[in-house]
Amino acid sequence: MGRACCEVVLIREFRLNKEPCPEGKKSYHHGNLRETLIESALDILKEGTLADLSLRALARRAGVSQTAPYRHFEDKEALIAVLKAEGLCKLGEGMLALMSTEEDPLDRLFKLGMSYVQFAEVYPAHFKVMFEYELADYNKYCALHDVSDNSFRYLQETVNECLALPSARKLDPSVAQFGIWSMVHGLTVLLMNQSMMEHMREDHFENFGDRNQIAEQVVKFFCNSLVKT
Amino acid sequence: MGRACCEVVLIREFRLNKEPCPEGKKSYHHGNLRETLIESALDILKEGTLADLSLRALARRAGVSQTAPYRHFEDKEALIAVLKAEGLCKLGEGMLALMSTEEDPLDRLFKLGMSYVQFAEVYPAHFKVMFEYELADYNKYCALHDVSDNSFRYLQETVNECLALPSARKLDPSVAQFGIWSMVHGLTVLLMNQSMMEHMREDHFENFGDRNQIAEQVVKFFCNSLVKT
DNA sequence: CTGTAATGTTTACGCTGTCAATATTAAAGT
DNA sequence: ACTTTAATATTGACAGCGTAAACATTACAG
Repeated sequence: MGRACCEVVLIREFRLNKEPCPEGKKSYHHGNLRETLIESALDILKEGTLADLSLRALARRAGVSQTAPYRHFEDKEALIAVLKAEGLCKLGEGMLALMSTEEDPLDRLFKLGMSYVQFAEVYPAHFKVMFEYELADYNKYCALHDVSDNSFRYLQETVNECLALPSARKLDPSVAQFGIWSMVHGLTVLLMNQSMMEHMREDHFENFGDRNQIAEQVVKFFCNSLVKT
Repeated sequence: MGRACCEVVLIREFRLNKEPCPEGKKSYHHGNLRETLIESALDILKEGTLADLSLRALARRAGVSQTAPYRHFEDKEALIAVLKAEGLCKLGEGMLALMSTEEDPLDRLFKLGMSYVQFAEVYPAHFKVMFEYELADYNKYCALHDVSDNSFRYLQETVNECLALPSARKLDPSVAQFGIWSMVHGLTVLLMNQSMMEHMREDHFENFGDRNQIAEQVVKFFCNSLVKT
């Protein structure tokens, strides 16, 4: 069935006017508003929450009128969709890079899982927008599905390779794929929840190391559970 | 260090005036506004998103002025905190009920995991508010931590019992606890993401059964990975 | 050099959270 | 029973938000 689908432009095209007008001589046109807005949005999200992100605030930062952003994004969600897409791309690229480095599928699966966790640490703004902002009309941006498919497919392929190993357990591939994905996703979400992690460290896991250490152990454990020890 | 801490009143006290004023004779006082607001909030969230939830909308539903809610909640977040607390309580209660039913810790762990997934299905409104709404000042409602501790502790205890089994693998308890928790949480979050699940079912998991079936298999798989087969 | 498309501004509307001042009522004290 | 007080609700206001319509400025293509 043909879903209504509008392309999400991902490529950041930096336009002319790269050097700011000298001596505060403001030109009527900003010159690079679209990318400036995106960058500001990421800046805000880096330390703030989704509630802090408003088009008007972005416009203010860019020194531009409050409706100027509408020349570049149909509405707020369109901006969000671009951020989501950019994040999904980065995640996918990171995973793709790993696909060719590691021969052993188990090692590769481990690295793929860890790249998910690390993505959230390196791009916290993208991460927040990807998993905390629910788009009202997802079908409007179904390009997002295509991009997110990539990441999942790498994980899927690698799980399948693991299950093809002589030492593999007898497992329904779908269950293993979805299970590993769930684990990695849940792990990342929990690790990124700062207030909860602080509390956990105090009351339950006093001997916990840093995020990366925990993540490594958890991911390794679950990856290994695909095969007989 | 003494954190500023304000109690979250969880108990829903239904006041007088239970029967609505007959014949549209509106009394100045609503009679049970606090609970009505909470109930409306849950109603809205059941089918809508967090963006659809506004104090003014709740007031409108209750047939009351827009500032009336402020007699019962300090601000919007205070209402949200109550919903969160209520959800955490229900989750904890469900888990507690399971703690005494199952002798075998592995079976119990499975049931605990499933109860997490099922909680999200039975109380989708609570679930949304619990895991999609980030409180600005978490420390203001640190009663929430206490409630959420309960659920985690049941899981923690049961994992420990599993690891004490003769058939148990040699595992760092913290890693196993956090890992199982991550898996269950991630699984639930993914399963509840409707648009994503639809897409998954089309493109990757054509042969997937219903949510519960998937969940059962995934949870069982990971629980069993705590012990040698 | 001129016309058109791209980009930005002004103004305005209805929605939101929340404050201050005021009104009504239920409950408690005499 | 009457008065005081605390609980509860109202009106009106303010600033911030997303966004639509009408208009202004500029870049670029012919």
